[in-house]
Amino acid sequence: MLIAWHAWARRSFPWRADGASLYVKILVEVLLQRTRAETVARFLPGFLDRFPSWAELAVSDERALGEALKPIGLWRRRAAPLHSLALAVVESNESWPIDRESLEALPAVGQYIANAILLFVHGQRQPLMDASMARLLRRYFDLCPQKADIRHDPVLHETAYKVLAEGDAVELNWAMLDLAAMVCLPRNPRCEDCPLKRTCRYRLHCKKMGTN
DNA sequence: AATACGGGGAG
DNA sequence: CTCCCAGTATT
Repeated sequence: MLIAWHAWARRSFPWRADGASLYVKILVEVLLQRTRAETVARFLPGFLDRFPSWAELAVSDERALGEALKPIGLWRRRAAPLHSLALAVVESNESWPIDRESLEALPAVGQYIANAILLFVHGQRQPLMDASMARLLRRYFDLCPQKADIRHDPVLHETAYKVLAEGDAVELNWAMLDLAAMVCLPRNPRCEDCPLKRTCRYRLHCKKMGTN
C-alpha cells in the first residue's frame, strides 16, 4: 500500500508542515519548478526572511528578487512572473479563482500550479502532475503516453484522477511524488525496494525490454 | 512539438 | 562529465 509506505518513508519539508501558510504552499510551487525539493528546502528559510508574504513580494524590486533567486537557478525565468503574480494576488485580496482557465491566466501559473492551487486552496482532488508523477503512472499502469507533453495527456490525467478518487488527495499526491523521487527513479529505479512491486506492470516490462 | 531557462546534486 | 530536478512561456 502506497500510504502505508509513505507513513514511514515520507519526506519532511517546511511547506508540508501543518502550520504552513497558503503563501508558502503556492510560492514553493514556483520555486520547485525543475528544482529539487531538497534544494528548495535549504533555500526557503532565507528567502522567506526577505519575502515573508505576497505583500512583501509585490512591493519588492524585481531585480533584487532575481538576485535572491540566483542560488536555485532559473532566476531570470522566475523573477518577473513571480513578481507579477504577487501583484495580482495582492490586487485580488488573496482570493484565488476556482476555474482552471482563470488560474492558468495568472503569471507563473501553468497546468501544474493551477492544479496545486485547486488542491491546496480549494481542496479539490487534483494531481500534482509533474514529470516524476507522470513517470510513476506510466510505469505502474504501463501507459502509452498520447502526447509528448504530459500536461495535455488525457491518459495520464484520467489515471491520476482514478488514483486520487478515494482517500486523502494531498497525502496521495505527496506519496506519489516521494515514491518517484526515492524509488521510481528515472534511470535506475529501485524496484526491489518498491512497495508497489507486487502489482506494478513495469517490472515485467523492465525485465523483457530493459529500461525505459 | 521543440527550446530556453540555470544552479546544484547524484552517479 | 552527463543527466535530471514538484514547469512555464515562447517559438
